[in-house]
Amino acid sequence: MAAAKATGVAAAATSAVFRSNQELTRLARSGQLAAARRLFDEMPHRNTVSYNAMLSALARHGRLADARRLFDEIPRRNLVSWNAMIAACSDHGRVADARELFDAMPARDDFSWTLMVSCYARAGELKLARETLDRIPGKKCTACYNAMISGYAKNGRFDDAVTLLREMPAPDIVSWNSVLVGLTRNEKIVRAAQFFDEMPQRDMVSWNLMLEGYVRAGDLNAAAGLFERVPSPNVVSWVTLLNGYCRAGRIGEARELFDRMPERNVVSWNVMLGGYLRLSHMDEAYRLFSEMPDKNSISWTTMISALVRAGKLQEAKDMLNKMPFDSFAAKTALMHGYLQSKMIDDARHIFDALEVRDAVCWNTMISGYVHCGMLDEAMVLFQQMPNKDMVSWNTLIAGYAQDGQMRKAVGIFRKMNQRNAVSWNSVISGFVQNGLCFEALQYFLLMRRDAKMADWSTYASCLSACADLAALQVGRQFHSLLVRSGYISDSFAGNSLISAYAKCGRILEARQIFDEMAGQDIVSWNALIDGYASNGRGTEAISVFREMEANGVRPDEVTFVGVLSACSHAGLIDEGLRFFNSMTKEYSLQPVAEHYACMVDLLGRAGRLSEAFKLVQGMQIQPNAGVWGALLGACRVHKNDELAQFAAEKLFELEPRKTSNYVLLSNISAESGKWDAAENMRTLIKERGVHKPPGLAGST
DNA sequence: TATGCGTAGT
Repeated sequence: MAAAKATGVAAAATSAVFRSNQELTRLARSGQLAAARRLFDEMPHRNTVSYNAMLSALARHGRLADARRLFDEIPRRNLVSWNAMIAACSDHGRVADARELFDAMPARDDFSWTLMVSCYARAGELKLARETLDRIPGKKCTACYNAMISGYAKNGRFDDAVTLLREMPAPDIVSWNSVLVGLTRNEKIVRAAQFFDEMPQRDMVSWNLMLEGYVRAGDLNAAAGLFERVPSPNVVSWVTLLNGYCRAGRIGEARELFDRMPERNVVSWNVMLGGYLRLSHMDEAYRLFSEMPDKNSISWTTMISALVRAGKLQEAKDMLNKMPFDSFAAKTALMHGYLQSKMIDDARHIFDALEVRDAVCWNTMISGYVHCGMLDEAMVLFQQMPNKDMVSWNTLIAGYAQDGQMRKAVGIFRKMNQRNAVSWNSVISGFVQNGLCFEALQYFLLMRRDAKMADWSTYASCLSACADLAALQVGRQFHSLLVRSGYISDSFAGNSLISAYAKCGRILEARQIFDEMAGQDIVSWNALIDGYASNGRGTEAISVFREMEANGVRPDEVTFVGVLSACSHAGLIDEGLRFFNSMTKEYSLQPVAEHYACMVDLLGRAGRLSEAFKLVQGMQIQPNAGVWGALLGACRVHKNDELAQFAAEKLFELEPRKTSNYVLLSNISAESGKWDAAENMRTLIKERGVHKPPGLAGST
């Protein structure tokens, strides 16, 4: 009697656990992690299945560390617990951790082997994946062959994939589809179509993959034709074609298809929404969003990201607050938006509230501080960051370098255990930008000794250093290094050579490089025009501009900086004014501060100071230091003390720490006999603690 | 009821 009662109680408890486990899985699968966790914590009895379900739920939501903690707490781990933990590591790209678990587990089944093969294959470690497959004792399951085939195919090794497909004992539809997906994702559409025709069996996945292949190849007609032949298209087939029309901007046809769909799910709605948002059809998007029968976190994120991109940060924030989900993507999108608008406090607010932060997130916030010139804050955050990656270090180095603090940049660089090309290039280009060209070249030599990782960017910086030093012979050496390294065929390299030769006064050699280039791009033309302009050959610069137009290359903003400065150097006032006007009228380019600086310089040289000043006052954008500097320079030549004083004040506001501005104004005062003013200026320099930027003496 | 290989949306 008592025994029967006890058995009954135990059975009731078991079925209660069973039911709770079902609910736990349901919550986890519908994305309700917090609710799942609450249920799990409140369960009076848990079995291994409960732990395994919770572990997978945590892993699926990016909480790898929590999943691992739970794994370590499981009282009676079974094979599924080990497999689930390996899957979690694999999904997060933690190959070494997966391998460690795999080696430590007490027994292995088909799942374990398939997971390990898949883990290596997804990490691109095809050799290790194959070794694992070959090590499987006894009969291998179909899934593990398929994992290997998928690995080969996704990495473009189609022959290996097909060979294994032929060798395996019992290929199934997944095996065939695994090859097909490799072909379609790698844009091998012709071979994919051929393979598709030869497949002994096809299911909906095969048809949908082929559809996707045509969409990716941009062949919407072929996709639509195939769609007509799909025996009974399912919602994925419809969505694939719909997405094709949306991505191609063919929104009318997309909407027609959407309206014709026999069944729509949240994905169909999201694709249609994305189509409108891609084209900035905000009204349509809002209408669709309000009509959606259900919205998931992707629907909200799509909408919020679009608002962020459109610069509507307040609307994006309001929407984020209304969102009933917790979406990392939506929050980080808004954070990005804030950082781009330099709203650093709002960005930091989101960052601090994030429950999970990945390296990208930390690096974004750090580079946000750098972007706002708040280097101390960037450094503090960098020091707090738990797992710094190369990007974190490089961001900080570039930040200090661009701020002129080369001593700090180098200090951080030297603390790095490992460096990549970006680390070296940040330091080298930092030296060049700060006028420390010898140091740049010195570091190039160190880089060659440490590792041969120089790329076109390295050479571009070094060539620029040579140009600034007018070190023609060293420049020629870089030219030959560039030839030997093979980067010469890169248009970036060719363009930096053009600039270097031009800056060394060798405009003919610059022209020769230009003529020998395989394909001149807009940057090449700009470099040549600027080269002629800075060599005082304004007329020739303008004729290169004409040549460029004749070649059908459309000038951009940079082109006009070169052209306007050419006019300025050559004293072609009316020509310059005409170009400045044609920029907006003919080419719909909005002038930026640099163009205004050129125009001020142009008018200033001709003594037309009041016109220059009027131009500055009429600017649609805030004049920068270059503009005021140009005006100040012109005032000096033409002895206009009053305007000089005004321009200088503006300049001091913008660049309070730049000595040369103070010196320039002091000289203007002195030249016009105002010795008191000159003396005052020198005192001001001392008072404001303005000093020359520190060099690197002693730190290398 | 929990873990593996192939298809759609940020």
